Amino acid sequence: MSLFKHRVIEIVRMIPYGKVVSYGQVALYIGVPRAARQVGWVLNATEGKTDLPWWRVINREGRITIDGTKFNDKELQRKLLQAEGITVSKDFMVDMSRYRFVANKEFLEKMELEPDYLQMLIEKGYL
DNA sequence: CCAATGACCGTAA
DNA sequence: GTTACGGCCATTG
Repeated sequence: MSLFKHRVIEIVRMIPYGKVVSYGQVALYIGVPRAARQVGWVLNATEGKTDLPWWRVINREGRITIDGTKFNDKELQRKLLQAEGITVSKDFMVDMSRYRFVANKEFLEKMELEPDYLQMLIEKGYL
């Protein structure tokens, strides 16, 4: 397994119950700011594993964007989110201002990020 | 090695 | 609020 994949899984596993993050956010947290699509790729490859809370990752607008993969689909994702007490609208929207998880420095310790980079995250409101 | 793919994002108008 | 576009980069063929 690549380092990239390993880190994506590590971060996603740490998202708290009842909270969500965006694909881009995960990319930021693993230190590869523009790899949002690859984050989606990794999750796509999870293929129904339930030990990884893939359903807590949605897009920047707060929308569920998966489109009928083999094992997972929108309805399942909505169901899993609602089971955690998250409100999901009929058009698959989640209120990000209410449910978005924002990391702290301790959370990102394992990622070994540069101080400048951490400062950038703070300025952008992701830390 | 090169080209294509994609559960995305930031910016501009 | 909207749409459009270019960039992104791990992975696959």
